[in-house]
Parts: sequence; structure tokens; C-alpha cells
Amino acid sequence: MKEQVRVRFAPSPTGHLHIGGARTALFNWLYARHHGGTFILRIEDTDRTRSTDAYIEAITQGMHWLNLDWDEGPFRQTDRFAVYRSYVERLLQEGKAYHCYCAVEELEQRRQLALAQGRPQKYDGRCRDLKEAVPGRVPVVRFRTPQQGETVVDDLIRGRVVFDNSQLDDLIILRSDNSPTYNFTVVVDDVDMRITHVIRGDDHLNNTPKQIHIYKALGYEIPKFAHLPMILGADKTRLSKRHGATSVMAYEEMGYLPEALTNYLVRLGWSHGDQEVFSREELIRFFSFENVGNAAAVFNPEKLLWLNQQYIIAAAPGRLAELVVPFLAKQQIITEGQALDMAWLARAVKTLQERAKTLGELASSLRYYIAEEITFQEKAQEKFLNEKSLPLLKDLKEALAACADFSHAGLEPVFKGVVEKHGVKLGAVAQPVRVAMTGGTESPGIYEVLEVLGKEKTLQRLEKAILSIG
RNA sequence: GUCCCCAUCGUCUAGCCCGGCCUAGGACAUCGCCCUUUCAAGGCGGUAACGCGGGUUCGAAUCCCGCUGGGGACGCCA
Repeated sequence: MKEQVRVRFAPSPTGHLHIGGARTALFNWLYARHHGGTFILRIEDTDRTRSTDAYIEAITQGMHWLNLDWDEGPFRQTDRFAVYRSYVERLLQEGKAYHCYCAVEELEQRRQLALAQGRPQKYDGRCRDLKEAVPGRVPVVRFRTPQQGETVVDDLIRGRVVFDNSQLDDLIILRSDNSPTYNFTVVVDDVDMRITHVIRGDDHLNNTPKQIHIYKALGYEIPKFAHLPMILGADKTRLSKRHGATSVMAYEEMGYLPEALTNYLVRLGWSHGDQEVFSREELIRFFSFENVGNAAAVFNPEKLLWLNQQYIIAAAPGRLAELVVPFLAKQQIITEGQALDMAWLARAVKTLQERAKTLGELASSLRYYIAEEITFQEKAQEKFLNEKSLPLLKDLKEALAACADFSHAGLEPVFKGVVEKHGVKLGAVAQPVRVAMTGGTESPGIYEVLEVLGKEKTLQRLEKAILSIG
């Protein structure tokens, strides 16, 4: 029987869910779903000074937004300290770990010295064979890392990576405050949670040999590893705040659709021939490490924006109408709690959706549909609401007043009538009307605009425009 | 500095594993044209890349070595 796939996403709650973390989560999720496996969420909060509950909340919220559902967890490492300590105890008893009494400052000093002298910065092992405790000092526990031979990481993406054990040092597994450290807790948890595939960022590749030694010391089977290429900013350095929005929630606030973000993220490092747009089902069906590249990728906001637009164009107007409401409120186009005719809003959205790259843009373009009063843009007014267009507008208003069918089909002949009577091009009528209706020169097709606005508002705005000329 | 990883258009990438089909394909961005009541969307076309040097081979983007460049890790962070 084939081994059941179990993977995990293990963020530390020291910040929001960021782009890089989201992609790691996504790849884990895809791998689990592709194989019908289990996706586990584990919170690595052993650094108690930097971890907060608020960030745990933020991370799970981000994952919910992205639709990355987990099957087990969230587990918190702080709930498992007793477990880790028992493992530490075991290693201590077996002589595979030892107490180290070196002070933080001393270690830092030695590191600086090593750096200055161009030597490798590694712990010199001076407490390795200590027989007695050092009085007045609270020790840490270090793992006794084998110094001979080499360790091979068989990575699903990188292939075979060999490390010389002599470069590895004795890492601290239990701090002086009795709390365990990352490289130790990952191993213990991955063993306890029966993780079969460790899928994480490239930055962990160097930790892997250390962890492999811990697996071996504990006598456990080593899982498969897959190290994902990093995501870099435009300057090719690690993605950080300097590169602008890195928190996933910031993208929600800017009006991105979660499926657009996940689609973009998955294409950073993964491909399926020439295909750019994928449904969730396709992603799950096609996903495989074989198509994951090994080079780091630069995050390109413009392509994300394009993808978002593609998803907005394809989205159901009704859904977009629901999603756009908070943006309308934020932009004060509606007041908090204002009742909206959602069916009407969906119709309005439909005329605008292929013109919006974000929900924010969609909201602002909705303004003239919703507002009671519109204001004319100065240049637009000068150019189109003048003596030249006045007779056109007057005639059109009269014809429209008599028009019973305010649909595209009903409106078109009315406009055509005015156009023919005056011997002008459609644009000569459409542009002034556009300004009259929207205040500006850009909008959906003029018939669509009138259709959404309705007869009453149309006539009102026409009247206002006519008056503004006189 | 030491170790590890990486290297195709500005960017994301296909091709590389299993050399010839590659005068290197797609997408974003950009430029031009078309469509057109405006703006979009859409269509068509253009500019644009195998980092360098050595091998191996009849033949290399594809295999090997070196260099260069970039990234990452070297924490009582994860």
C-alpha cells in the first residue's frame, strides 16, 4: 500500500502571513490535495518573546482567505514543551547531548573573532566533554553533532546535496530558560505528526543536515525533503517590507481576489507548459515537484495585477457585487450599513468588471452609478458640454423622455434618430452624454450606462448638463 | 570569510533529466496597428534572452569543468 502523504505548514507567529509563507503553505496544500493526503498546520511559537496570539490569528485568517484549509491543527509548540524536554532528557542520558555553560556574550565574542579572522563561525565545542557543572551558570543543552563523514540530503527538488559534517556545529536544542529551539522541535514534531514530506523554503536547506542528525540520534526515519526556491523582490534580495506589500492581507485590502493571488504564487517557481491561468481543480490535478524550478523568482506585482483582472473579468457579477461593498464603504461611496439593491449592483458591476484590475478600482468606478449628484470634470465639461452639443442634448432628452424601453435595444434607435437628424457621428452625442452621466469621459458603452442608471436619473443628469451650458 | 543553492527576453517561465525537431516557444510589461461612442477588453504584429571561458560530440540552451554573477545559511530566530 502506498504511504499516506502527510505534510505541514509551520509558520512562526512573529508576523503576518506573508507572500513567501503563503506560497509555502500553498505548495504544501497542493501536494496534500494532489495525493489525497493530510495537510497540517503547526504554529512554531517556541520563541516566546516574539510570538503573539494576534499573529496566530492573522496567519489563520490569511489562510482562510486564500482558501487553504488544513486537516489537523493548528498545533502549538508551546503546548508541547513537556514532550520536547523528555526527548532532550533522553539524548542527554544517551550522551548524544550535553550541557554547555558558555555565556551568550562569550559566544558572540568568539563569533566576531572568527568572522574577523575569516574562520568558519561555529561553536568550538569547548563544553563537549565537560565533566562538572560550572557554578553560577545556567546551562543550555547542545546536540552532539557528528564531526566526521558527510550527510546527504536527497531533495525532491534540488536532487542530492552533500554536506561535510565537519562544518556542522553542536547546535543548542534547549535554551537556558528551558525552552526548546527550532531545529529540535521541528524534528520531534515532524516525527510525532508522522510527516512524510517536509516542504519548505530554500533557506532551510542548510538546516536539513543538522536535523537529519537529530532524526538519526532519535532513531527515527527521515522524511522526504523538498526545498522551494525563494521569492525575491525587484532588487533580487529576499522579499521584505522594503518591497512594499508583503502581507497577504494587504492584498485583500487592495482588492485582489484570493484565487488570483494563489494562481500568481503557484506560477512563481512552478509551471505547466504554457498555461498561465488555472482553476483550483487544475492546480490540484497538475501539481508536482517535477515542474518546480530551482531558481529564485522575483515577485512581479504587474503580472499579479493582470491575473487579478483576468479573474475579475471571469467572476460572476453577483459575487463581485458582494465583494465590492466593503470597498464602496471604504471609499465613502456608500455609508456604513447603507442598503443596496444587490441585483442592481450586480448589473452595474457587469458593465464595469472588464475595466477594473482590483476591487478597489471597481468600487471607485461604481461611484457615478450610485451617487445622487455627480460633478463634472473640468476639462470634460469644457470639451463636451458646450454650445455645440447643446442642441444634441436637448433633442436627445426629449426623445429619451418619450422612450419606454430603457435597454440597450430600446436606447440605440433613440440615439440613432438624433444622430441622423443632426448629421453627426455617434461620438458627437455619446461623449457629451457620457460626461453628463458620469462627469468624465471614460465609461462603459453609453447604452449600458443609461440602462443601469435608469430613465429618471438619466433625464435628471441630462437636464443638469443642459442647464450647466446655458 | 566558510558552507550550500542557483544561472534562458526587464520579469515569470517552456525547452535541459533522455544532446539534433530551437533561425529558442508562451505570459506580464513595453511599442505599433486593427476593432471602436470613450475607456477597457479583444485581435494582429514588433523590440527583447540561452552570463563568460574551456572541454565532450558530427552536432550543446541542453552533458562535464572552471570562472563570473546572484541568492541563502552560518543565532539561547524560525
